[in-house]
Amino acid sequence: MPELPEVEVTRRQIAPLLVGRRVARVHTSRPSYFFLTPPARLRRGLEGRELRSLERAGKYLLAGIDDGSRLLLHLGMTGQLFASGVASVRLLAASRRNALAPEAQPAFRPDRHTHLRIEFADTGPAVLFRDVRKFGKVQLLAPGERSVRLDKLGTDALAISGAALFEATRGRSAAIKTLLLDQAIVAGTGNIYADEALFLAGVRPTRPAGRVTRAECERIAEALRRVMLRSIETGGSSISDYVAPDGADGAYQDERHVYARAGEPCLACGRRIRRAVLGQRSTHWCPGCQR
DNA sequence: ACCGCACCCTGAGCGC
DNA sequence: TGCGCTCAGGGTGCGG
Repeated sequence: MPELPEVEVTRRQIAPLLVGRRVARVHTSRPSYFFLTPPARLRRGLEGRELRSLERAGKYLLAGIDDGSRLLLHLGMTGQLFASGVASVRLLAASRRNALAPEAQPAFRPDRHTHLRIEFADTGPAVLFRDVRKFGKVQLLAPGERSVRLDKLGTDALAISGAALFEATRGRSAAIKTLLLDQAIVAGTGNIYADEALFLAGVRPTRPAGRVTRAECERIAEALRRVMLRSIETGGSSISDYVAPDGADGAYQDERHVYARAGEPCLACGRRIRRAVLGQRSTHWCPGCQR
């Protein structure tokens, strides 16, 4: 679900709810591969500690803790990180949503998909992590402990240069889109923004990466930065699950050119947007605008 | 090293 | 109503 823009919007909103606050109690769901650190150890490591910072690396969030340890979070496909007391229909199952009056926004109550709840020593709101599919991750890194996941990340998508992208794609036969999704090359890119950036750059996602020119790599790098900065401005994309920590929807889905628009006319040339599956991921492009 | 694919999990929405 | 199918902003790990 969340790509760089959604993770960055989440970071900006959730940081004031974490930084400078002391953890009183941590509640978790049952052990599962969602917890890279077992829940019991996670609770012991967090309770009584003060959170000092919150940074983003690719699609990861990393909270600094006063004893030098760090809390690593990943939202996976359906992860939602938000403050207790917020209201959003996106936090409810569709069956419950549909039973509500259109404008009803009941305050969230922890459910079976709420895997982490952090309560603080002050009277302010708790922070909750909900994740239906459990592709998200929580890990407590001991002081000085390295994370193989973070170590593997390539250049952040907001900072990638055309030259670096050109270099990384030489000799590669895989589709250019597949390489944009490789977090070791461009950290933070996901399915929506890869498709959108390739549309803006005029490059077909299926093109073998090694045959993308230097000028096109420049355009792709610029387009990635542009779509992601614009999405951050609009609060991210809320297509099915994504909700900001304050319960608000993003609006970038209204500015999509190709993603999830298969069969609809291209906004630039009118040709029908095409869809194919590439590396198990749904891929969208305009046959007129992208070569 | 690289590439494509199976898999992890839960739910929504569709056709029948 | 229910069944079976496909699809979904994620990443890892395997065999070829």
